Amino acid sequence: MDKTYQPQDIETHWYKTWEASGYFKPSGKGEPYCIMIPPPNVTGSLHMGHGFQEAIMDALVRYHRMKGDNTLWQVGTDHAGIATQMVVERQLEAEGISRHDLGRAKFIDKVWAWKEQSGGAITQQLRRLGASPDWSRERFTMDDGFYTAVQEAFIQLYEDDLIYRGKRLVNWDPQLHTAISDLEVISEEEQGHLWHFRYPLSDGTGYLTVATTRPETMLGDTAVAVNPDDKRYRHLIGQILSLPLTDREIPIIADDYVDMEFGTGCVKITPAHDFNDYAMGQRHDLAMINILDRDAKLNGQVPPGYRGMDRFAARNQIVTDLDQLGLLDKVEKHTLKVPRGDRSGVVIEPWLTDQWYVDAKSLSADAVNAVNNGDIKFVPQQYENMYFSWMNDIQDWCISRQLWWGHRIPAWYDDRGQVYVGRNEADVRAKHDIAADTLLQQDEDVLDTWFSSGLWTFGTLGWPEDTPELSTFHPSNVLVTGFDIIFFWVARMIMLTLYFRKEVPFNTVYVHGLVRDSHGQKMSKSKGNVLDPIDLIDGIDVEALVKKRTAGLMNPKDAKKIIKQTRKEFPDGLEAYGTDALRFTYYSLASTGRDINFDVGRIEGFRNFCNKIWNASRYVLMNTEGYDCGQQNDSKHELSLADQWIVSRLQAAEQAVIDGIESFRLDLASQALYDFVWSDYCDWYLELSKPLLWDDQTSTMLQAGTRHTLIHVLETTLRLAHPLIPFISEEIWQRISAVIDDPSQDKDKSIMLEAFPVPDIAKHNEHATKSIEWIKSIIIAVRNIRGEMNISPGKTIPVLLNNCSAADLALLDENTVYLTKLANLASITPCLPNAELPACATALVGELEVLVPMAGLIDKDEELQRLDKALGKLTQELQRLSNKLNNDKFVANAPQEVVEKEQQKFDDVGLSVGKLEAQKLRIAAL
RNA sequence: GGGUGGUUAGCUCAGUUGGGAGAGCGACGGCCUUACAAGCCGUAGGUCACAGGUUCGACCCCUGUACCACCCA
Repeated sequence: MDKTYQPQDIETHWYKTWEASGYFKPSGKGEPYCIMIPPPNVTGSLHMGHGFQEAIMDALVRYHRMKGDNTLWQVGTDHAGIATQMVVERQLEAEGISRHDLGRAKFIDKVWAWKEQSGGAITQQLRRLGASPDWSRERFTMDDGFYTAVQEAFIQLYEDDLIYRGKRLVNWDPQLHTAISDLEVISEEEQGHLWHFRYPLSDGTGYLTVATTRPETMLGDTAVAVNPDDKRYRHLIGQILSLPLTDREIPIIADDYVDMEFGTGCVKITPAHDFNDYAMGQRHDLAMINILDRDAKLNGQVPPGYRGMDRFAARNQIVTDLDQLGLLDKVEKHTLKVPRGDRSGVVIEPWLTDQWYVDAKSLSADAVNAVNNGDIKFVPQQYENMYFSWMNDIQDWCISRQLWWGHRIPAWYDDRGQVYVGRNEADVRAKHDIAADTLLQQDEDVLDTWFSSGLWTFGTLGWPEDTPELSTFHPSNVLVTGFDIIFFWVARMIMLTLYFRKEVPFNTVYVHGLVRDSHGQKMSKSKGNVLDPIDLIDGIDVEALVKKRTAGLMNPKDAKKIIKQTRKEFPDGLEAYGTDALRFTYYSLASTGRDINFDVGRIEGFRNFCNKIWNASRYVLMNTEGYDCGQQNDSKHELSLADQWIVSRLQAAEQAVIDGIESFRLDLASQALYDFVWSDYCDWYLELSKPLLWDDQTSTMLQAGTRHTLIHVLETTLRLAHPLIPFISEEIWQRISAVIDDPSQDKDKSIMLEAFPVPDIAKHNEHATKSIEWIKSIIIAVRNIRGEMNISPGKTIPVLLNNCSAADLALLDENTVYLTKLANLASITPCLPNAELPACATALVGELEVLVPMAGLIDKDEELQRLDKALGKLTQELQRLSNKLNNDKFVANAPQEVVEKEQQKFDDVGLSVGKLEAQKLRIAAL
């Protein structure tokens, strides 16, 4: 074995082996366990959030697989309508072609060609993470089978009157020319203005001043609203205003939606171009005047001078014109939330169009109920509130998109505009008895990508066919996802699945936090703080990192800052930490919080952890290969105290890891593993094994027992660790199982197929635990004196033990070899009662005094200082305890056991103080 | 404006029936000791955001305030 752990040497090798051997497929035996991957965008590449999420799923899946469950991790990607279409359009653009030049069919061919060629990037990256989904079942939302499911779903919903076509306000992207979902609209604060305009009263008696952030929409105003409680305007309600620049008369209406404090307290109402105004327009039965076309230019509904003008040009023109009419009251600077399309970056317009909708209200009742009655649990539970609050105020869901790439809506129109829904044109004609000479035209639109991903849990298992997979693996067990898509995906999946399957899509939703940078900032291209999981695995030099972070910036001005910041934070780039270190870092951060701050310092620590395991294994192999390890049943061996202790500790570690995984607290699971490996196994057990193995006096029985324990505890620990750190655990496991196993057995195997450890309470050993704790305490006491008194670690020293109990003497007798080797002692001698003692430095282990003779080693004043420090701590503690015990109320009210415990502590500390004070006097008297 | 989460060591974070404040990294001192310098040994460092309340006892429960973050309007 190499002296240091080299992850790159082993990772791809083992991944290929696992995948080629079909180990990721369900075993077909045991309890079904299933996780559905939230399908990543086919255009995407792996970011830290994916990495985190996939690592969590993989740990759960590997754990259940090892537990013997019939485990399916269903994988796939989603066709990502807009994103994919844009990628291909951009490529065409480079050749000077638009998609309209090509036509729909040819364009879609191009998209498929792109998908075949580059669509798999993210799935390759998933493999680098060690993810173990069943690749043979990989699905794509545009595959034929999935298309059948999507079509079937649409048709059923339509036939049950849960899908309808209607004219509503949607988020319109004027550049991409499509409706987009709320999720794809990012509203961020931007600097703007608040314009105050005067709208004259028709009867010429004055005017009302309205405040608006969007002057250009005033041409579509159909009312002005005030709050009914607003004394300033109450008398004007019902009166008529002359809308400037037009010849329209509009009413003043009352609506308590209006915020009296905002602006002037008068709100212009444009029902066709604002979501709130739309709702108000419906309440008051106002006219809706659409003044924009698909490019967000003013249309024929506005006075001729403004027609064809871009919305922002129109804004300036209208402000100028109103100013000239003397109707501009004032302009204030104002910060407002501006909605922008996350793909195009342009300002989104609420726009009236014909779209297809899902009647979400009707579907939501069952979905709310499923969470209420516990069929679906959210972890952490508080996310249920988020879910309920959205569900209770649910809006109908616009599912049509004006794109070419996606599931085309299975609806046909005849020449009178009558709509027919069916599987295909022939089906529609047959069903509705439409004559062959009647022309039918299919709807041009495609479905929202979320509509298809809403069917993900059962669509991937073969629905609408009744497949064995569907009955075995559905409902799935856990959905692992970020809270940001609870509304857009989780909630819709629950609604659609309950509707079509009459069962929930999953029993548990494990909601994890979002990965941010080490200072809690969101990782974003424009901030230049993005880390690529693959770079953390493979390493990257600073030049390449800088180049990557500054490539393709939306705003090239950011580059300078990003370069400076990157060079400062990572002057040497990133080291190659390897997949296991990255995964372990993810787990250590997977607590219940909403923000996961990723600090590169931590991944380094966990890379070192991997190296620790690596080297511990080297030690184990060096001491077991070619020896009798007591591995055969007929071989005799005897377990030492240390052996019994580490086996006992192992049981506790197993339980802690299991508890952590089962409760979705992978931070606790990883911490338990880390502590056991480093603090118990490496720091103490391996050290305790050395005196026995290296001493010719040790019996062969004990040596065999030690070797047996060394290798079996390591082997079990590797199985315990495998779900978290699959590569290194496999690599080492292969090497040590060769030592453990009968060589005649089947070679073709993997730690993946081994059983997950099960703690055995019978192996919990109180006696061994107490004894080893005693040994550790004495060693630590001596080390403390060494450290504080600057006694070189290489120098052997004599130690005396004073005030030994019978138990201490027995432990000493049994464990002298451990003490002398680990504390590097020349001798360790119990003092006779009332014997004359030399001047010594003292440390206490309970009532036992650990003494290091000072002669030639320790300065008198330094020892006095050290004693003072120790006494300071103890006296403080003693004071605290005595205050407590002198409090009658405490003694009267606290449970007796607590009082007794405190009393016991008080006695112990008091004794220690007495001993140290006596010692201080003796030293001072020298 | 409504809601949710957070505030613990210099940094990143644990702390689950209220009863002795922890880890990793960083800092300081000492060590190349036959698995590991990606290591070993030791040390220092915290009014648990603030103010009240409940309690014999509060990082923990309740109320309020401040600040940060996110969601909704």
